[in-house]
Amino acid sequence: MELDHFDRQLLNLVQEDASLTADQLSDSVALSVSAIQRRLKRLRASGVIMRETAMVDPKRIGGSTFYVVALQVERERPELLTQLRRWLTDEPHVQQAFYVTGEADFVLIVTAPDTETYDVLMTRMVSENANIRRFTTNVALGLVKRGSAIPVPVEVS
Amino acid sequence: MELDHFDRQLLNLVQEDASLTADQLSDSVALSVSAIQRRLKRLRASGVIMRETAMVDPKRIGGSTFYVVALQVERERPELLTQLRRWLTDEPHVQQAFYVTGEADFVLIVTAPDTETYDVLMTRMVSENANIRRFTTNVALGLVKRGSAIPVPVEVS
DNA sequence: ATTGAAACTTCGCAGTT
DNA sequence: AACTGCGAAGTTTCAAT
Repeated sequence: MELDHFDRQLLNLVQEDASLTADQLSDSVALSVSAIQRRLKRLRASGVIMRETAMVDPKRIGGSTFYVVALQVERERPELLTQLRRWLTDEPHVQQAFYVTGEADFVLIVTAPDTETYDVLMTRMVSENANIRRFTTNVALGLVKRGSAIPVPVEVS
Repeated sequence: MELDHFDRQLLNLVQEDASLTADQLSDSVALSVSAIQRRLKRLRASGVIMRETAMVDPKRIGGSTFYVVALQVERERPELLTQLRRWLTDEPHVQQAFYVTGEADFVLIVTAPDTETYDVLMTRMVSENANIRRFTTNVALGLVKRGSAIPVPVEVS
């Protein structure tokens, strides 16, 4: 599926604010309202837009803290790796999980309301996944920026 | 502002899917459609829901890669720190930035379409911020999970 | 791209706790 | 007093021309 200039513009906009109406978007996108609606619908249906999510303020819901976790696993057993992946995916406190190069195998972004909850969670992770060798935790003292937008180049053409 | 049982339920739901209509939400939340609307509106206005964003598939927009960057800065100059914070916030390729404990001072999640773009970006970061001491990069070979939801405990009663 | 129909949201009012 | 639920009015979206 090809994305043209307009699609790219729309993607950049809705990544910042998905609640913009087609009418509002038409202020920035030189396209009729219905054309915008059709494109958005297509982008959603085709999976370019995977989903739309609300971002809540962690301070307002009982002060959730973020933890950056670097995880090392035993590489020898691929079937355990698949299991770990599923565990990470299924665990709501794991917000993001990247499989990375370098010393660590995975980097996780974890949220928990307090250190104790975090501790219990990590203990459970280790006990439920036999292939975890070690992990190191960095507590986020501050959130400088939080987003999920990927800049989409808008061709100059 | 106090969040009751219903608010918490709503928050968990819209963090997964912000496009759910009040009508659809009323299937899970034992509240009338208008009551749900009112609460969502209030949650947005009061800043508990900070914003709603579309998440796009990186593979579909020219294969964006994720990079996990651990950043060390000179701690001696607070005014440069403020500047760095702003730089990170303003740079679209920086998706997330955490100020953390541990060896690194910041952990960044960066996206770029290719290594070269990433390289140029990091070079620019260093040249435009005098207090960067060093940084290490972990390339994300795989995205196991990607989300921004924070689990909101729903009181038992 | 325009139009009309359907769906969703907003707002006012009355009734409850 | 604050919040629910209902219904009418106003927007937004959808589909067909």
